[in-house]
This record gives sequence, structure tokens and C-alpha cells, in this order.
Amino acid sequence: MQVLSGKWKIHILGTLLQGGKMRFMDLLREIDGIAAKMLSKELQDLEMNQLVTRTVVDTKPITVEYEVTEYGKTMEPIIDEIANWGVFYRNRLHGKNE
Amino acid sequence: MQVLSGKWKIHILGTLLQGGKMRFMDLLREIDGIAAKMLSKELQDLEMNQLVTRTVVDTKPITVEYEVTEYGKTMEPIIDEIANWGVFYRNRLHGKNE
DNA sequence: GAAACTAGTTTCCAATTGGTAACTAATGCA
DNA sequence: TGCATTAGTTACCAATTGGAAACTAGTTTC
Repeated sequence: MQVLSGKWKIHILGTLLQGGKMRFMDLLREIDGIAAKMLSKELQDLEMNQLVTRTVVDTKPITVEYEVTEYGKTMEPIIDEIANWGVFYRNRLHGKNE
Repeated sequence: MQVLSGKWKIHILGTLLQGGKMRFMDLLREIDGIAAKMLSKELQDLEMNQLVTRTVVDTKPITVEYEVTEYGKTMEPIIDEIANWGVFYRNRLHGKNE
């Protein structure tokens, strides 16, 4: 479970699952509040655990594409469950308690 | 998601889901490596988030029973998914990689 | 009276986490 | 020449996390 530890990994995976192939700057802009350092570090962790791949593309200014691996996609049910539960949880906070 | 943050909450919930009503000492013994301080603190967090209930029982030395709430049980799919995935993950580490 | 069991709390400390800001380095554009 | 964009890295710092060990406090048993 430490595979998903930290404040951002689930968010990053969720974004990548939804967006497909994405560049570093895409992620930086898409994920609200994350700093470059964090994104970089978390992506390295995810890559080490083989949940995402990192591909350098030789464009004008080089870009780097990140993508969820097939293996990483086996996490989709978990991510989805968590997202669903999050909605459920927030509905509970304001509104019908008890 | 910070509702499940920390090293122990998923473990505690999993143990309680599996064991039903459990006392503090039961949990302390069942969950390998956890210290009383941590168990106490994590249980307080879980109680605050209404995932478990705490009931003092007036036995000879008073005991305290913890139980997962109905609401907490809505987490069961997540906990299960995570547990399943954990098994899958460990199989992958030693054995058939690639 | 002393030891043991219940459920914690307190103190103190080390390691980890996460954030800001500045910096690198290669390339393109005006 | 100088500024922007790409993808990071580095330095520094504050807050949080987690662990060990000792302690509290009530009750029961030897």
C-alpha cells in the first residue's frame, strides 16, 4: 500500500488514467497545487513501481510523456472505488448527517 | 482520502471488519508491530470520522469495544480491492515479472 | 501489600513529508 | 542578446508522523 503513499500519487494516477498520454507540464497544470518537485518525485516513485512509463520525445524543446502501464491500470478499480467513496463522503458532510 | 491516511488505519479497519467487535488489547495483539499510542490515536481518528464506534463495557477491569459502523462498512469494497491488489502485487515481485 | 491486567496518555526524539524558491540546461523565438 | 518553454534538480525549512519507554489509574488476584 505504500505504493500509493503520499499526498499526490492517487491524484496523478487518476489524472493519467483519465487523460492517457500526458506530458510533465500537462500534469503540472492539471493537478492543482502540486509543485514541480513533488510531481517529479512522485512520478519517479510510480515509475519505479512500474505503474507508469516515462518516454522522452525528441521534439523542439524535448518533452517527456507519462502513461499508465497495463499493470498500473489494474489499479483502476481501487482508484474508482476511492473516487466514488469520496463523493459519498462529501455528500455526507454537508447535508444529511445521521 | 486523508480519512485513511497513516500507516495503520487500513490495517485496523481490515482487522475490525474481519473480527467484528474487538477490544483494545485484541487489536494491539492482532495488529503486528503497532504501539499502544498509535492504536489509540488512529482509533480516535477513525471514531471522529465515524468509521468505528467506541463502547466502554463495565466489566471487572473495564474493557472498551471497537466496532466498524455501517458507514465504515461502505469502505469494505475499497479495503478488499486493496487487499486483493496487495496479493497480486506480491506475486509479481517474486516470480513472474514481465 | 505487590503484581497484573485493563486502556490509555505523556514525553522525547528521529525520520519522513511536503512546500517555496532559486537554479540548471537545452532549444527556439524576436 | 535576452526572454520563454521544456523538464527537472537543489537547498533550505517547517510540520507531521511514528516509535520507544515510562507513566497514570482503577480493579482484581495472589
